[in-house]
Amino acid sequence: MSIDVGARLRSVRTTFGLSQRELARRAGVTNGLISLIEQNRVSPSVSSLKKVLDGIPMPLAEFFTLDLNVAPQAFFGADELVELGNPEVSLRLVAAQRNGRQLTVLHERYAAGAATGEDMLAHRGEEAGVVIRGRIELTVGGATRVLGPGEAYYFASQLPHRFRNVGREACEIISACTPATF
Amino acid sequence: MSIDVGARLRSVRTTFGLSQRELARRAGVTNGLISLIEQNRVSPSVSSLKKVLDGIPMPLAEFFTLDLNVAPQAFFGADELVELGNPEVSLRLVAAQRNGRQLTVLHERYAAGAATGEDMLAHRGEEAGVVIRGRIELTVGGATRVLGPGEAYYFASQLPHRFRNVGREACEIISACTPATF
DNA sequence: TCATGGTGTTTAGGATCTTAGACAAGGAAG
DNA sequence: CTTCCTTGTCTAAGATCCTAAACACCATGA
Repeated sequence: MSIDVGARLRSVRTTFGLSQRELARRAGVTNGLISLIEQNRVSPSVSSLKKVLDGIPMPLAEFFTLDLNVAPQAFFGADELVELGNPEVSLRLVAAQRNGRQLTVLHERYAAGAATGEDMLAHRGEEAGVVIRGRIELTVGGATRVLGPGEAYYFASQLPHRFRNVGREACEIISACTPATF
Repeated sequence: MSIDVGARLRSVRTTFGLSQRELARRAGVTNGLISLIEQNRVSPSVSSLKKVLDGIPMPLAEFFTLDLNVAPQAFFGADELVELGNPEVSLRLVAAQRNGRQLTVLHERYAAGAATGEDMLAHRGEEAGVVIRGRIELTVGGATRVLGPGEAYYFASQLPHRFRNVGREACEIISACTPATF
């Protein structure tokens, strides 16, 4: 069976929340090609595979390094969470490896006054979370609400959304999103 | 220009002292294909490239990880030499990375009575070295000689050769070979 | 000088990859 | 129910890869 490029590509693509057509557009190839590669109906040339991975983006070396059926790490110490964000909005990822994961959990922390940005976010997938400290203003679609400790949210990510800490203290949230687009 | 698979392959192949035909034979492809790939006249399919690398052998991930024009490490501490051999014949490599190196230097150590094997060795390339401790019996082609500290050797590796420590103490040699076949 | 055996390169043609476009299935909105 | 948009799949035709065989070159040796 020799390396199963197809499964690797499908895993990576879905992990990044891309459709075959969207990835094809970014990569400058056709969606049909991606379909064929993922079914192992063809063995792509290195140049094609590179074009496809550039659309992710992911280097060839990392692609071939991926271990698909790795025994997944089940427990993570506080210092094993990967820090992603900035001083204003800190995102600490639970399982940062770019494996075939569909679900990512984050420990988010918003400084007083911090927000996810000026514009609304919108992408594929779903998001949900629980506020554990402070107060956060969440706008989803046309609705806005301020959530406090113990309160929670869930929405489809294609709805325009935005988080903003309107309180005076930092706000912490434990959240999950799927697929792993962040 | 996008990754230059050709230069990588040529570098790896020559580093391992293989001709295009010999690698092709091991890989189950034609020598012409290897020539075309090395000239970047084609971008091989992943399956072909995998077959070729299996003939080295080298995994795909390592192949794409190779950094061709890496700023080379110039200095190596004693603990940075990679140990390769067995208790009888110890080989400590100076620059173990499988990069585009044509030359490899080793610190060899033969225990009393140890030898490179029952049979004579014969492969492409050249070898040379200097004995720094003990005494070693070296056979090259039809000639045999015992070398002591300060004495040295040089020969083409295609000549059948064999090292044997005929003394009572361990023998150490600093040697070089090119290409990096060992 | 000619033969032999090694190297890497080239080329025509068959095999495979890649594209463009059509197809079917599923949801969402009217 | 349509209509529209999304998804992934499939298929013929064109582009590219890959093979088999020949080629040119350089050694070594009779």
